[in-house]
Amino acid sequence: MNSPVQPVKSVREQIADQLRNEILSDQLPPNAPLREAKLAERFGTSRGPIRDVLLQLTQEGALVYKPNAGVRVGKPSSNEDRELLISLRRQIELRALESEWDSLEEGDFHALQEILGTMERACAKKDMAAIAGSDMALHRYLIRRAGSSDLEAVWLTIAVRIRMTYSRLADFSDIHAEHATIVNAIVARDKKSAQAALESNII
Amino acid sequence: MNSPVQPVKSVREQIADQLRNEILSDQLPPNAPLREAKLAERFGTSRGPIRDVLLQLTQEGALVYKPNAGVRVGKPSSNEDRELLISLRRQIELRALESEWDSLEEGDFHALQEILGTMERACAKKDMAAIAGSDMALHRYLIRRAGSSDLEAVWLTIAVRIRMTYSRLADFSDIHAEHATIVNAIVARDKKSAQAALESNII
DNA sequence: AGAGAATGGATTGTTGACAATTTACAATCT
DNA sequence: AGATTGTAAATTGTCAACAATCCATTCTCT
Repeated sequence: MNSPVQPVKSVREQIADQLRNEILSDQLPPNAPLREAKLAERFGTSRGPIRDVLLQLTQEGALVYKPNAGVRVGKPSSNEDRELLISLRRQIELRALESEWDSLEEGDFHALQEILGTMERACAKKDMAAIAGSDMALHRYLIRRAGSSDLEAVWLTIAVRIRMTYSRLADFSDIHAEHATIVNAIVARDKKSAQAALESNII
Repeated sequence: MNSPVQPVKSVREQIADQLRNEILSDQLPPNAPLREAKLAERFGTSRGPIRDVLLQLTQEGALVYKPNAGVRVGKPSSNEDRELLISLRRQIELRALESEWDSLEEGDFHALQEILGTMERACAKKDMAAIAGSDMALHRYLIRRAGSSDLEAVWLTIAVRIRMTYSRLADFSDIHAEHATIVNAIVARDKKSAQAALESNII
């Protein structure tokens, strides 16, 4: 009766998602300091919950923490690390797709297309934070669908550290197109194509 | 002039290390609840810093969090996940060893043997938490020495989720012996042996 | 003028009190 | 009896005030 993905998000989670999207979409550039008081005011809460979020994002790899000096937006991982991290991320996503493949059903197709629609609208509006968010949401859905919270958490921290850059794509609609290729292959039950599309999207 | 590893740990870090060791060594069994007030009293602080630590350990994968109901010790990852996680962990540690191999020097050998000594004493005293701590410390040194905080963080969350079990070893001294094999091979500059010893230790 | 020590402002770290929520137990109804 | 609702205790979530720390600037001394 209840949907497979959690429908309700806590306030802290919403703040974390918002900030993560802004970092991943480069709206908050590397090295930019994040002040607790400023964020507390912006999100209408006290510093307590903000601290929780900043600590979480620090562990995810989006922020770097310096004792008594707060957090700053972290730099993307080095090129040497990046290569390995991309390889690890591919292994996780391909494993997830493989393990869930036979149990994917209509509801999943619909959910994926739903996310794709959100991404398309975000691309049209050039809303970078929303684009990054829907990008993460799509991949995350596939991981979460496989049913392992451990893999999901490991995947997230890797994905955040890779800091996928969108500059390799000519324009925004390509972002949507690439992901549509993945979803279409999944809906068409074409496993090989889905794997190939997924793999070539992770870079 | 300054040592490669940070010599001073914050209070929060010490609490986190202590709790993590107790969880990894099964002194805190899976599903055991951790109460903020109890821990605050135990470590002589208020609930604030404790919350930070619990949130951190949750993200590392040692604890599971339920809104408004606190945290419990998490269960080790499932067998299917475990296989993949072990593979990922090996890739990270082997990569780290490879990249740092040529720059390892006397100071590193000494530091590793120091950790080994701590482990030996912990084994003699059958202090499981200290054993788990020195086990992590040894591997962590090799990762950190490679100089990538990104890989270190990803490695940590994987290692915690694997929840290395010591039951495969006949007795405590075997734990020390296995790690001594790794360190000895490194000190002897025998790369192939070091890789093999490291790989067979991660299981 | 330059190096180093004081100083003031800004920011994080910690604490205790209070509000909101969950959980377990008891009472009630069908 | 079984299920459901109500209630109280325990626990987490939030907040604002205060303490500790850092950082940039100024001041002092050589």
